[in-house]
Amino acid sequence: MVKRSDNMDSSSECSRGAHKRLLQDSRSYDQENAMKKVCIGTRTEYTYAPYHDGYQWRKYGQKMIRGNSFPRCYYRCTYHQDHGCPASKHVEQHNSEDPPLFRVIYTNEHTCGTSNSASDYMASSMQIQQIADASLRKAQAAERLRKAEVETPRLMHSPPPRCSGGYNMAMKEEKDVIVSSLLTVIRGCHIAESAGNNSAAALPANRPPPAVARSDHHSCSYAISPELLPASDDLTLDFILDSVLDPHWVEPLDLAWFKESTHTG
DNA sequence: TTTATTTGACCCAC
DNA sequence: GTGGGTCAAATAAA
Repeated sequence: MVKRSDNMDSSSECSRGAHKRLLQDSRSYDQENAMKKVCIGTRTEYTYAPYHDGYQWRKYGQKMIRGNSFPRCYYRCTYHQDHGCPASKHVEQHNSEDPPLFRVIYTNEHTCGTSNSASDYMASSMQIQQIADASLRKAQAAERLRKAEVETPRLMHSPPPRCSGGYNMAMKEEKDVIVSSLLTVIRGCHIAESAGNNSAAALPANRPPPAVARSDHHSCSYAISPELLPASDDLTLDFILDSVLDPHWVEPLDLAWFKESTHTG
């Protein structure tokens, strides 16, 4: 048996300590972000697709965490042994919605160099597909709710459904998720596309480049999983599709199905 | 047969 | 003592 301390460098020890503190203290997202800034090599992401991030992972453990309804799964880079890649991640379900949101804690950067833009595209595409499926289901459920509300005779004694407020909330959440996902994926495409041209200008000024574009593995990096961004109230899905999902972005990711289904659905 | 996953036990920090 | 992280044998899947 290899003693754990043999495989731990100082940064991972730091990360471990950070995780413990992170979990023992308040679990607010802001505090986790604050921790990310302090502790190098660790980052936390919230995603609907924790298992497709462009890298290959091997599960080495699973554990129920106190105060959490869902188990935490422990993954290490598949090339941990072959290439000594120190990257690892913990995945835990964050809520029980459909689809469930996952919290993914990444520790250490990959040194195996097995990720490529193609797999990132695939990861992004799958991620969007999952989110879109969920959005579709959500929208359909809301639509059914609305139809039931219209069709149900008012003389019936059933209580009124949680109608317009809940429906609007659902639409708002849906927009937030779609906007966040698309922006995140588009950033990923843009970065991957411009990587060969040595173009850091493609990135938003206030964000560091993603993991695939960085050589500095000691710095915190951002992968292409979505962060939840608030969509403006007057933003419609048609706006998103017409202005953002132009062929320049849709074709490389083969997202025509998404554009189609959203337009026709 | 090889590779991946599961799961109980162990280690260690707090 | 408790809880999170990891190990490694057992098991399942390809």
